[in-house]
Amino acid sequence: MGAMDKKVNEKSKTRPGRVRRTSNLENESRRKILDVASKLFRDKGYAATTLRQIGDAAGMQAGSVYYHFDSKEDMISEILDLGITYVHDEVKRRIEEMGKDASMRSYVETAVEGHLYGLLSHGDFVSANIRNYGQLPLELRERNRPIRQAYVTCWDKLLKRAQDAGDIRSDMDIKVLRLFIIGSLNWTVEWHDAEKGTIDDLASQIKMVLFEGVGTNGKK
Amino acid sequence: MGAMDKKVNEKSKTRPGRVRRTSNLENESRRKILDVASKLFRDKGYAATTLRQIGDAAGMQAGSVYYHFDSKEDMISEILDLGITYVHDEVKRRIEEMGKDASMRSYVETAVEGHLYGLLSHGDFVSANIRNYGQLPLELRERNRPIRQAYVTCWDKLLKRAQDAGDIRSDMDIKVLRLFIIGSLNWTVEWHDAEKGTIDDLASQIKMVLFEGVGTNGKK
DNA sequence: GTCTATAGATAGATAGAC
DNA sequence: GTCTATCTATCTATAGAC
Repeated sequence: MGAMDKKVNEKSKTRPGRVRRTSNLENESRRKILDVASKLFRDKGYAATTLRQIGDAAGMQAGSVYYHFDSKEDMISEILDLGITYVHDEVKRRIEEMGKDASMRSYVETAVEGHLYGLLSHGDFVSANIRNYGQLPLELRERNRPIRQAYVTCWDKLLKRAQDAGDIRSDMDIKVLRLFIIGSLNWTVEWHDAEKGTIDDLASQIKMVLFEGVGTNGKK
Repeated sequence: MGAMDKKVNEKSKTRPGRVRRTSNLENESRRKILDVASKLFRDKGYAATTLRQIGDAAGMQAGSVYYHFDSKEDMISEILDLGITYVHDEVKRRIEEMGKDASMRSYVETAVEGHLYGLLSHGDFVSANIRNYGQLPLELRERNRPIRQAYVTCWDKLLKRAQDAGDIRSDMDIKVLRLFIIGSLNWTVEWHDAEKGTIDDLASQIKMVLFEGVGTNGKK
């Protein structure tokens, strides 16, 4: 094949013992391939990563990878989906654990923590998504879109409720705010160094800037 | 060649009428190539963009591009440098125009405006840099590093002075703040739609969030 | 389930005509 | 300064042995 803007692989082979389009995370080799591929996609990009490199890193030959995946496109597609799912699940779980009577502001703060935690500690699935999504062919972006959209909607609902409750200033456009928050959190994958600071420290600095701003207004 | 992590092109041909490693922006074809290539690199990524696509978009054959550039790597290298230079110049120019007696906060605000303006209206050089830099081979990142570093230093100096002057809260780490600001500004290339809002509007919303925060503290 | 071997397509780059 | 033609390397993917 070669160039990635050519028409997409149409075939849909059925191989023994495989379930298609379901992430058999129990399968060890398959999981290993996803792990090393997401790291390579994150570090070098989808197009620059070869199946030989993926095979090498997974401890097998390039051809063997095709026992587990029908195509390179199917691999990135699954990685894109897993990335968003990790973050979304992390955010949902943390918010549900808070119960019903927390303040809207604290829900938003928890969502920030959850996003950051999912992003920076759940392997390379999330960052592979962030770094590659915008440059992938339309067909691949569209496959990932429903899962992305669900996550975006989760944030928009949360921010809207916080604004209605008076915890977010009313002259702020929610869509711009959501893009701003997720954007500034996502950018941390470009520079956060786990050796130099914990995720919790980073989260509290970002929450502070987000709600209080960096200005002093003559106070300090 | 093919894979981009192979060793870098060593040759240094000299062709008539060419100045090497200097951006002859007067040269029309050369400029056209840089324009279309930066757009392709931005949209599809460096590795996924072929010289045939660049040639097509520039109205010439792939082979002809090599009259103007020695390699694909030299092209992206020049584009990376031009991208940072655009933004840095825009920021410097705006700050210099303000004169000496403005407040430190207003200098920072002007820097935000300049960065955003350079980013969103100066062609695709800046966004090609933002989207590709982190995934390029080390050798290419190192070539671009001095120019990046100069820009980063410019921000760090500015933020430090603003903090010393009492315009930025003292418990804020300047390096984290700089990464946060540039990160959230850079992320706008992923979503800002010039049709739906002016850069000035976007800049004022971001300045507001940055200095005042989105919280209400019971006020509104 | 992984291997070897290879098919077929396409990449970056070069040579020489014009 | 651009074209055509082409070299060589490498890519994704497949086939069949084990």
